[in-house]
Amino acid sequence: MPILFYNTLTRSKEEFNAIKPNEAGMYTCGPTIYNYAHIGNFRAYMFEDLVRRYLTFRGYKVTHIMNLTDVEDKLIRTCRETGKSLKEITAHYARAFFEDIDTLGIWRADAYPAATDHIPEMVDLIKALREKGHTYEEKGSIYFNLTTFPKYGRLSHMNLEDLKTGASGRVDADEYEAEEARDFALWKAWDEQDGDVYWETELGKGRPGWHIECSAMSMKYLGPHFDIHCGGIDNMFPHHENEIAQSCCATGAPFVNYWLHCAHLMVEGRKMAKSLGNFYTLRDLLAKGLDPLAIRYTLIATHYRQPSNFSFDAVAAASQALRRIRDFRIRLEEIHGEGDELLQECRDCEAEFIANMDDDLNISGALGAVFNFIRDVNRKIDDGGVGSAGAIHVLDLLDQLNQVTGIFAPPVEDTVPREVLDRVAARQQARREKRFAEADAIRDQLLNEGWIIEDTPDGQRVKRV
RNA sequence: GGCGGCAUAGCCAAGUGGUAAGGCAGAGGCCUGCAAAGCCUUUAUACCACGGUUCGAAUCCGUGUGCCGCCUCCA
Repeated sequence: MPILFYNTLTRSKEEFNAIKPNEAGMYTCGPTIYNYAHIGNFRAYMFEDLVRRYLTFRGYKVTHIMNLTDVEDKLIRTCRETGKSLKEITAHYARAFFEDIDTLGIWRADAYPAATDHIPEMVDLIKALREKGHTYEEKGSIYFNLTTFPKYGRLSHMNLEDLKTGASGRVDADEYEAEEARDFALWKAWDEQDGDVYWETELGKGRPGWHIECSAMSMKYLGPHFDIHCGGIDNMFPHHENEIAQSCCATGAPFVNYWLHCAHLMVEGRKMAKSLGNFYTLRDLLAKGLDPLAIRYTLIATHYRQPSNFSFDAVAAASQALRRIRDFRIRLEEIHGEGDELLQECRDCEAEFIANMDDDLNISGALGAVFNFIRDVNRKIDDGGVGSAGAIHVLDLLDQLNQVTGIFAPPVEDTVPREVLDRVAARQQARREKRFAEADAIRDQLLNEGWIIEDTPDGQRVKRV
């Protein structure tokens, strides 16, 4: 069964065929490290991580490259406003970014090239474009001449005429030092506002435009032609369109086979905006006491091309769903003896999971399959038919699917303090002697302290709330 | 003004022509000394509205309404 991806280039689902068999090169637009990333950003990174994990699960050796934008207008403004150096600021937010993705269980990419470490590569690329006649210079800056690339606009379905007019009047050509308002900068000449953020290069004193870093770095780490490029839908135009123009014109080779874009995140039914008071960084949510795994669940559970509504109710529901999974695993781990091995059930569940995920990463359908499986296995356990081999098979399957989703192995509190166990034993003794009021008092007290006591035929189970 | 997306139960969310997955919450029940967990039953004559195509539409087409995105380096 082939994997289908919705390719923005063709606006249709296409079979994924890798350039090299069983290998996949993947480039994803990373953060501008001038601030803490917000949960909308993390939805995109989570989606990209899912693409990478799923391809890995399906046997591909994936090379995942994510850039860090560490020179750009907003960063320079921050430098000016704070008096700090570019490096000070970017080092701080890069560290925060890595902490955040670790917290969310997003796998680290194979490399995180930073723009400022690749100035020579960008200069070479711009030179190549200049030699081929795709650029022009104005006041020391170098621009890409879009008329030299007739295919421009194919990804976003924008046409040059519409862009030129800018009917709302928002595109004011006077503000551009370019022949056409729609042309974009490859190299920006230094001006006083830039302070000490500049490089002396063959192109003059200045800094790279934003788009060129992704062309230069994807090329360096994945070659001129690679499989997958992902990003948020807002990057489609102009950023990805510009990347295509730069890369194709510079190398003459095809650039990217599959463009995957993820939709935006809404918060409580509204767009996320500081003015609406629903703008959250991951740190904001953790400070409110939300469980990172529940945040992960919430962000991952909606199909990536669907606008997703992040709400506190949804996170609470996710916590409950995770508890269900955790309790299911605890139950399985306690099973001993002979019984059903559940081989067919495991095979069916895995097949259904894969069939859904193969269809453009239909995660909701895939999760539905697993929850149906959990219910069916629970029923069999209730009937007493499941043996330890069956339990192991189910746990193995969950572990495997956890490699894709990261939500099927919630942490279990396995060290219960001696003192708590003593009180559980005391309660059990009271129960045996039918002193139920006393037993219930102990249970209530432990519940207050965050421990749930459950009575099973085989004894007491102690769990974290 | 141009281009694009979305609208499914209280909440989250699959399903893109054949009669509404799943999770959370709610109700009733089984189990339990009582609970918890689990299981069973139940919760959308129905998928924003109105037209149309079709034997048949949440699914296709049209119009409208609402929300969201891009068109200035915001995922």
